[in-house]
Amino acid sequence: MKSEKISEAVVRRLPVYLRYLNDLNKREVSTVSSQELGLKLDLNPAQIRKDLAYFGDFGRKGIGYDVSYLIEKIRHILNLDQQINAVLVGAGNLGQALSNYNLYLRENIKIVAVFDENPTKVGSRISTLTVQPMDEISDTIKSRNIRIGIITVPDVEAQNVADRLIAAGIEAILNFAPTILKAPANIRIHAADFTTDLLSLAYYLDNGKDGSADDGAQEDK
Amino acid sequence: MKSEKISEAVVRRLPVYLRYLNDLNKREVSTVSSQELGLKLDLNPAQIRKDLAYFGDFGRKGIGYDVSYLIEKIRHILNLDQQINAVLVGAGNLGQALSNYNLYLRENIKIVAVFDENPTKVGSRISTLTVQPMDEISDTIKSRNIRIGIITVPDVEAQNVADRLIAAGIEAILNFAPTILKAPANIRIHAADFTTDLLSLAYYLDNGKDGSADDGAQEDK
DNA sequence: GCTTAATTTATATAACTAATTACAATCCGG
DNA sequence: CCGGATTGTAATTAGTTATATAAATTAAGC
Repeated sequence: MKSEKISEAVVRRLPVYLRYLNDLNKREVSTVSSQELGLKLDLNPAQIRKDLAYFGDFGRKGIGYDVSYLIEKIRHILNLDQQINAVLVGAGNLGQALSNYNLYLRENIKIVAVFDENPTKVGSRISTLTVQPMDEISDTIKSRNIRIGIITVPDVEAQNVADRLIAAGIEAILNFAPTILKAPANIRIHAADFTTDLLSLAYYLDNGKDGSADDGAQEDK
Repeated sequence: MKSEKISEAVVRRLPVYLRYLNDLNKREVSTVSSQELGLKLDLNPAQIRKDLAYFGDFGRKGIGYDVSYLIEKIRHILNLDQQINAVLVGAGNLGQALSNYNLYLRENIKIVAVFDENPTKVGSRISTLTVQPMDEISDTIKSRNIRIGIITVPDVEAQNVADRLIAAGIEAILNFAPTILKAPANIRIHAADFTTDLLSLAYYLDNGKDGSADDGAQEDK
């Protein structure tokens, strides 16, 4: 085990490993090699080994990794061996979609409260939760030990919501609004804006405007 | 202007620039410096200059960048000076949320068709579109010149849907399902799975275990 | 029981990619 | 035509991924 600083790139891959490992576990596969992981996850096996080696020697030479043991270790690294409570702000379409995903989440992150500014939405039910008014946000975050905020409000309100979440003591934010949030350095913010993804995708459409004009090779699987 | 290969990191920032520039434009600001952009977007000004310089000399020394001109240029780089048609597969909660966002999208990417496997959903309306059955997918993609596919189906169906989109001639896919899609190298795939974002966020929660003062002691024999 | 071959991890090193710093070149207003 | 502002880019630093290899493990042959 080393004590270097762990890069973001590594941390972003851990949930991907975890997801596939859970899959293997459900299929009662007990051991897996970095090579197989690499094949399934489109990653270089050496990179996977190196990622895991940052946190300890989890594998056995000649054998590979024990699936259950590795799941346990990654869950621990990601703080998922305890329940992490999250709050969702913005009960629009996207907010509803995320709340419903809640139920499918095998991992220990739970959306335990939903807030919306709109009085007509307050009191309505989303999945198993009741939409609360914004002025309860601080009390709820404190009393229910909520550590992650998920923002699904329109962009103009996002910063204001973030400020309130931070003031109430939230530690991290997942921001779906197309806005760069300002926050103190100790607050972790991840942008999850899909319009950015979608627009950058358009860059890669081939308009015959460069050398790679027409490579028709197209086949199923 | 150079002709180096443009890195993904650069391409992902272009939509971010574009978004803020559109904002400035609406507020009738005509000129902006890399420093101001950097401040607002939390990026190093030199990085912004370098990003833009890959594509041409868009700025003027001593002055900055002309907002309208830069918008036009970035839109051209991202292929957004033409309408790009997209298709959405999976009319669940998330699919509905994205379809509705459609209307807010200032840029030229439009979701022009929605598909779902479930017969009870086929025929229903989502935003301005009518949900179509899966067996029409290939014809629709071809006849309506659809170039981008958005996948919002459950993970077990995602690869199958991707295969059908690719067979129908789609060029790029935005995948919301928590699965690594396999596809030929000429198909561009972006993962937009927010469970990965959410789980990696948990890593950064502080459990007072900083310094990683963790077990890990391994015995020798 | 011993040896050899086939795997597979862990890690050192190298190669590559990306971000930051530093600064000369340029531009405009006065 | 001087001074402050700002770009474009070279040089540097930082970060990430890939390659190469030694060490460990099992299994098979004899």
